[in-house]
Amino acid sequence: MSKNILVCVAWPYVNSEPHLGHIAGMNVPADIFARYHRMVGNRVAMVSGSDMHGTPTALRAVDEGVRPEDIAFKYHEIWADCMERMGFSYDLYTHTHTKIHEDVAQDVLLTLDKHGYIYEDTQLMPFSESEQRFLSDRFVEGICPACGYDGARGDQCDDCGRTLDPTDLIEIRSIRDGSTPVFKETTHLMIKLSAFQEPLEKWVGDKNEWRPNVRNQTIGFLNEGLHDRAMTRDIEWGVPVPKDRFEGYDKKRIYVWFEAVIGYFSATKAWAIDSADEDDWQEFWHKPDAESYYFQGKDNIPFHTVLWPAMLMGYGGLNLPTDVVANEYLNLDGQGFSSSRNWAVWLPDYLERYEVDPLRYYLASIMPETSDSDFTWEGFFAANNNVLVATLGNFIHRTLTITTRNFDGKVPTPSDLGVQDQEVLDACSQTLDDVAASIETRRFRRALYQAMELARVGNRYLDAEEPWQTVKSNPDKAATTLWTALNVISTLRTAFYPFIPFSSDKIHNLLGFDGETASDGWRTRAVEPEASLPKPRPLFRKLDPEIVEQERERLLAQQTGNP
RNA sequence: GGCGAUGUAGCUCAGCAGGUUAGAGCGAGCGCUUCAUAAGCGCUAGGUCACAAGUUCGAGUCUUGUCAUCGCCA
Repeated sequence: MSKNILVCVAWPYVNSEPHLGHIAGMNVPADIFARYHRMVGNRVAMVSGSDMHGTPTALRAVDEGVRPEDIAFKYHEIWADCMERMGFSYDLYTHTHTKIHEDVAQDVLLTLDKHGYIYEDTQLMPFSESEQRFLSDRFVEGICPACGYDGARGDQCDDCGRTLDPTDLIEIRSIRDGSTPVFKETTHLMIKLSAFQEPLEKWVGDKNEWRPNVRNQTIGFLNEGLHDRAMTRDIEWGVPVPKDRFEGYDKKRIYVWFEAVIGYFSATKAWAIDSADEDDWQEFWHKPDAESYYFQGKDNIPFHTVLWPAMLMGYGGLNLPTDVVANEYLNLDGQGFSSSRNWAVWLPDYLERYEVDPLRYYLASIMPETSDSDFTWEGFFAANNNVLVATLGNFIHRTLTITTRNFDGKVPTPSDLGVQDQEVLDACSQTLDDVAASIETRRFRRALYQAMELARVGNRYLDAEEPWQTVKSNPDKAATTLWTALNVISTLRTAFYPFIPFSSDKIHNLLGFDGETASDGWRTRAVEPEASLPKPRPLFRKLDPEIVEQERERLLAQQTGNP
């Protein structure tokens, strides 16, 4: 029976190009998950896009003296392009500066208000007299009261890591013109999160399949007690507060923490409008048995396990997350990725010089599922040459080469299967079952390993059966062996499709299949005796060992500031 | 400061309802093979399972404490 599965990927804020740290824990697993489910025959809507209104974007615009939208659109285009080139199979990759997102976000706010979850409150905020505007947390800096660091921001001190309030800062000043702000009262809309304490506790209570850190962190967050939270702020870049209902909010906007998550919902609606049936989004948001999965970084857990569910509960009638799949971080050569220090492998740069699938493979193999992991060029090189080429590519290539040379470029006709042949075919179906179970339970590294294990089984099988010998002494046996091995290749094509789809499509062609990998379903498509096979070509290219040193030097050269 | 996750062979990770000599892949050494992008297959070496105390006939596996790394919160 076909299920409806919503695949939600975190919305990156667009103040830089994407780098490998951005995609390793979110886009990569989400795409594996989505491709698998489509192949099984489930209906999938995979959505995300750029968070255009994030503070870092506004800050970068200040730095460069341009409008926030200039920055946002510039980097959105780059992100969207990279997502496509990486083969991330979004049904819609949009952004939050659209009419429909604004409409949906305002509708969510108005509906929460109608249901009694919104009220006004005043707070003291720094106000710039020179600019006649309030300055939000990140637009002020000063001396940290805890460590004395001069340059602490209004929300946090970068030096000691302490979370701050603008009122804590000593010698507070505007980062825009250095002037000293005064503190003035400002009115904001608050959301009554406290009202959702019990419903959330109840809801989280039986989420035993969530990863331990997601579940425990959520419970811990709830145990501290939910506090009402401001969901507007004094800034002019963002989604406006509905004028008809709230007065005096011309210079305020809906806070991004509240608005960006609504993107999951608005993007599904936008996707439905562009498709055949504009009400199709309801299949994913209203149907009680529809499932939704949110792929996140570990810094985002409470937003998706507490705040967003609270908003959904308050709105009413919408499905809550089935699971929030939060990954840890990817580091680069032992240090965290850093845009500001330019310590990063940037995706556009990578794509200019290397192919997609080796990266998808390597990132999946080191996916930070349980702890932070480390991208190294050495590891990338080894994964490509020692595993993709040597184990997977080689198995396929050696099988196809012996076959086409000895059987007139056609799939040989098997005779009776022996025990070994049958064992290998059994391993094929077992592999598909195992990989499926691992992906469904969101254990992607394990799934990838299980798929690769079948290539090892194939290599051992060939070594044991020696078809290059039996083809001379016992052609029928060789035919049976090779027919079996070709079916292993067909299985590999399927099992690897969620991870390295471009390569699976190549395998599909190498087997002379018509149609497409994706539409063949999650099964071993049997090879047809006597069907003709194209001339074999290696699936993956070996990399030159020198790239390890070259890339290392490249990284050091591009780096700014000290590590 | 509080909370959470993580800490197992050179590297990436399994293992944990507590139970024989702690496993896999990659890397290393040795051997076999030659169909294959000098790829494959087999064997071997390598670990006081972060540290300390405790529970138990028996603990990577449970308890407590300590340390380290990352994240969240104050």
